[in-house]
Amino acid sequence: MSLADPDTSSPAEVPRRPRGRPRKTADERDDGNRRRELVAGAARLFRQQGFAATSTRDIAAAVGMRSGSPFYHFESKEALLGAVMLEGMQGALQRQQAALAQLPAGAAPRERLRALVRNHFDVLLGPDSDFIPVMLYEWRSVNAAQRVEVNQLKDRYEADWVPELEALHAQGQLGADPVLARLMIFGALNWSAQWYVPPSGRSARARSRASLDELTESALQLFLREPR
Amino acid sequence: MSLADPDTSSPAEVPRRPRGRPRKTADERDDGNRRRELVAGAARLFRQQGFAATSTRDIAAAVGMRSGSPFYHFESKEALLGAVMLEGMQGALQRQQAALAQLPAGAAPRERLRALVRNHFDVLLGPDSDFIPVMLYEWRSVNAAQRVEVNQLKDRYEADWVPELEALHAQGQLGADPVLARLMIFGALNWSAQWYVPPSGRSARARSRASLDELTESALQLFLREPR
DNA sequence: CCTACCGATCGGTAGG
DNA sequence: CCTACCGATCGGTAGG
Repeated sequence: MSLADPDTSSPAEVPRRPRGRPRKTADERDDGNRRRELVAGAARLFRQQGFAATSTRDIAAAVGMRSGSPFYHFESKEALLGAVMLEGMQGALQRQQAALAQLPAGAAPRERLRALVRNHFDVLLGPDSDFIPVMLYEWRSVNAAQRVEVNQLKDRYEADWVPELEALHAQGQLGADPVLARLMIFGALNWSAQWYVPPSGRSARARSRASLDELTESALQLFLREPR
Repeated sequence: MSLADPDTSSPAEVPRRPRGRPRKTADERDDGNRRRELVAGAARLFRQQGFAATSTRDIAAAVGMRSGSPFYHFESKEALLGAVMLEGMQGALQRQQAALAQLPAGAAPRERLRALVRNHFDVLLGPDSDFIPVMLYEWRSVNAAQRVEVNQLKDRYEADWVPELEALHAQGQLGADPVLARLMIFGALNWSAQWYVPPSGRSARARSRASLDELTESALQLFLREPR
């Protein structure tokens, strides 16, 4: 997973004991910031234009680099796409687990599902929400190795939904088989990336949040029946 | 909408009265077949690889043409994409209206919605089902003029769903606001193009049909509550 | 990270 | 519909 070693010290010779302040390694340098900027810029452009229609020159320009420079940070355009998806899923999973951890101990399955849906809307439509839509809509362009890696995170993300859906089904609040229900519910939510436009006007942030809350309530009303 | 005139008769001169059997015009010749092959081949490749990742050479090769020949039938790659979407929506709308016309006169909203959902699964997942997924997932690549044209058909397609959803909402069978419900239901159904794999084995056709029936039932169970 | 560059591919066209 | 072709763009690299 690590990048090719960008250490600029003298070429292979008899190894000398380094003197003075040690050179920073790739992880210590602020290269990470430029790398992050590249991933974020790529995510935005991949979402707007699609992976194949976005050139590495576009991405370089978006972060103020020259055309060849992204290849100092990533070995290929495909690797950049993989990084967008991987970082996107890492963030989404972290936020989901934080949202679940914040719930009271004995929260009912319906409340837990509400938290999962609300977080998913935030992941799809909130601030910095380019990563997951890119993952959803550019899946065919990512190579097999990265697909496996991202899939592991996706499996963990979806696994958190299963017990809640099963409990709701057992309680009669969910009318369909939980496996198919999960697929269709994710479809309904994921599709919102295609049509949702955040409300404009002053205090856009507050309104937008309110509106994702409203979306969440509507989704629950659609999918769930009254408790028996 | 018609193509540039491919008539191969003598160049502009004093018009002579044609003798013998009249030359066929573009609409009469079987050029339409080649055009149709191009659109179908483009639909398949656009779905598999995406619009931007598919070259016009790929499409030409898929129908046994040389690289320049698609441009005899379509003035640009974009126009080919537009044709895929337009023909896809025309077919989907026709099939939907046929499905509705086949229902008994006094069919309940629930039965009418079932027919709409079943037809939509067929449009998305049945035979010759590349066109609509391309429309759904390559929308950003089509130009403004064709977007308007396709949107008119899409509006008519979706308009058929509205009275049924409103009636079901009024009856308490649909728990959410019909406008948002329509968006989410279409999302749930459209997403199936991403995960559905038709059942294999002998008599694949019969099994596949049965399975789309099952999907339809599950969708209705998920979205609708018991009638009051 | 920039400069300068390469080979490959692409959409599209002229002329028949 | 094919042949032969063009200019533009693209992903990627060597060398510093």
